[in-house]
Amino acid sequence: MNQKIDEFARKLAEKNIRPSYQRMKILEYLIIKKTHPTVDNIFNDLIKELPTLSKATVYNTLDLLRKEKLARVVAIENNETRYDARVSNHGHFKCETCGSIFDFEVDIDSFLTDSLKNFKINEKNVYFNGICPKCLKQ
Amino acid sequence: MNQKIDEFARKLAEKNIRPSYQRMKILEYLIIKKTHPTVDNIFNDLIKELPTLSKATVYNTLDLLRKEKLARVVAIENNETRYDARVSNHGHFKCETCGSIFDFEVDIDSFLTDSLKNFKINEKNVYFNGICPKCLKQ
DNA sequence: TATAATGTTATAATCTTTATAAATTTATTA
DNA sequence: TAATAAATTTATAAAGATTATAACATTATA
Repeated sequence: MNQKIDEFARKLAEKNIRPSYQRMKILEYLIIKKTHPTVDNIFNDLIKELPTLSKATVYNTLDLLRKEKLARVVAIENNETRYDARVSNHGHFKCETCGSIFDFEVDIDSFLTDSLKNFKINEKNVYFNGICPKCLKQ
Repeated sequence: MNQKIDEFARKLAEKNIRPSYQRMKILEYLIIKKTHPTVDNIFNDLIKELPTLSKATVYNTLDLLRKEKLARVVAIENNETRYDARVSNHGHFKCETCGSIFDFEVDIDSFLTDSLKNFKINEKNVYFNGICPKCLKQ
């Protein structure tokens, strides 16, 4: 267990982020759970373990993780920001019925985007919406 | 000019949306301008012509257009919702420097998404971020 | 024309995010 | 180790976007 804590501390230290307990817990939450949580999800779950946790800390930490590329924003919802610790290229599917978000493989770099040849591309996101298999059955 | 107004009225009527003056002006704005405007952009420009326009009407109308597929949401920003009357498949590029949004061609249907074969896909969005050619020069 | 249905407006309420300053914790130095 | 400085967290206020509500206006129908 302490080895895992050390793992999160190391990830933070590599990016020159001081590994405070709050930061380790937030990073752990993102890595262990793969639910693409909102700020509220993270806050409401972690407050049980960290009773003095402030929502501002969650916002600050997530922004720090994003800047250092330890997490990415999932903007599939425009009314709430979700976060994902899996930073490699993949797409996100949102079920309109149950609200779950699924990862899917997609070779984003294979897209032919001739019209962007003079643009500097920093980030690529692919978002699909629809109904997931479980909800389709019901 | 009246022919154009009739064009917007017809588009609305086709979807069984009563063509009020506000709705026609909002649809016209989206179709004529191709700037992927925010609710604020639309409201602040149209208030000049329609002094009694309410922001609630802009929200209501955009939601109606979206539901009837006369417009789509551009959720590339998660802090503000943009709208686009071009509903055919294409990608959106956002310049991090000047904030402009560019359309680009991308054959979204050619993506291999085996892992989604049991999903019902209703909408596909491709969002890129980076720096546009104009800002790169400066 | 009278009535009902629909659409618009103004305002309040809600929700998410950011800003600010005080309090706490951690690091540094004497 | 104690004192000081720096960084982090917290609580709260403020800002910005969106939704809800009810009154008012317009359009359609009888």
